[in-house]
Amino acid sequence: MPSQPTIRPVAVVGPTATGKSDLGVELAGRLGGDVVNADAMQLYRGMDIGTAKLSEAQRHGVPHHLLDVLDVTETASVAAYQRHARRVVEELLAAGRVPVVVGGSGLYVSALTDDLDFPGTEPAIRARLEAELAEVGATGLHARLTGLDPVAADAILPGNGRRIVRALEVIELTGRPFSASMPRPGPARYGTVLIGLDRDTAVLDERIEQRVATMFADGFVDEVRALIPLGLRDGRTASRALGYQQILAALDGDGDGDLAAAQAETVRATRRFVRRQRSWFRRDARVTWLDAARPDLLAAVLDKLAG
RNA sequence: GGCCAGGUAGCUCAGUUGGUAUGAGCGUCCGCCUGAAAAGCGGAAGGUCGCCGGUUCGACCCCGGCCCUGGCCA
Repeated sequence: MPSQPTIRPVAVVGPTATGKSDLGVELAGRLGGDVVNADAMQLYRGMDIGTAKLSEAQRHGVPHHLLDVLDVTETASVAAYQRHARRVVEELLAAGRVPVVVGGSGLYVSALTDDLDFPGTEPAIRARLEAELAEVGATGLHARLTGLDPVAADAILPGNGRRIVRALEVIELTGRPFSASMPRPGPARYGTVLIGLDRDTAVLDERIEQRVATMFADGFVDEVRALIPLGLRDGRTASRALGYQQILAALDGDGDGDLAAAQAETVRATRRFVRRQRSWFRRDARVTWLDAARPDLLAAVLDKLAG
């Protein structure tokens, strides 16, 4: 009697607008699996158009997890994502279904796949440090970090207030130094196979421009307007999402000129984001990169999974 | 055809009262990233200053001519 083959999760990663979501659905359909979202902004309820969330119809009956789990006022958190996503993946594996992780939030994928332990957080400490940051400035706080944890201070640039605050918070909370560097990636948790999807830069930039234009034509601005009464402006994370941020700023002023500018700025910001996503993912040697434009894409991925 | 304004980084423009362009924003390229990550932070490359000639020890800057762009007038 042949032994049951071990189920390995697949993670489809890479820059935005390459076609990860569609490939995820196809893969899940083929493999008998569910999609597990690894996109920080698709976590939010009501943020659909601007995050290019797949519609119910586009999901073709494939169950999707970790979509629409946060209110726009809630602050996203990698640690919370890690707990939730690992639980979902483990449940799927136990049920004999293939987890198909799809998303471009590098740190989130890493939290799922790598042995990252997030020390706790303490709102009071955090708030106090942030107040100090506002007062002394990043360089001032950095000097203090140098005294407490020279290794972390060396790895964190003096201008990066946010990371300095977190480092000080962790030190205060745990009494231990803060690991300021990502661990060298070992074998991916659960034996996850990492597939990177990318496209020629000129083509991708063009796709982004068109996709953003379509979003605006499809009511992106109305979506943002509808989210404002729900607290979008107060959402620490959600209000910073690509496009949402730009539209919120435009709605502060008045006139369509502002919205046209917001659209153009969204395109630029998204392209910048793509560069950052690449620089995150491309250093991960475990990723098998495939050109999303190749006609035999699905076959190529299945081939990789078989081998 | 005449008058005016302008031609400086890939784009939009500062600037130099003549002494090797402090250039800026955007764009481009590269890197970092442990409870906000569609966030946050850093680094680099790019210019024979429209062309030709003159004045000068020295011209992107002054003078002459030419070309191009925009506007006004014929």
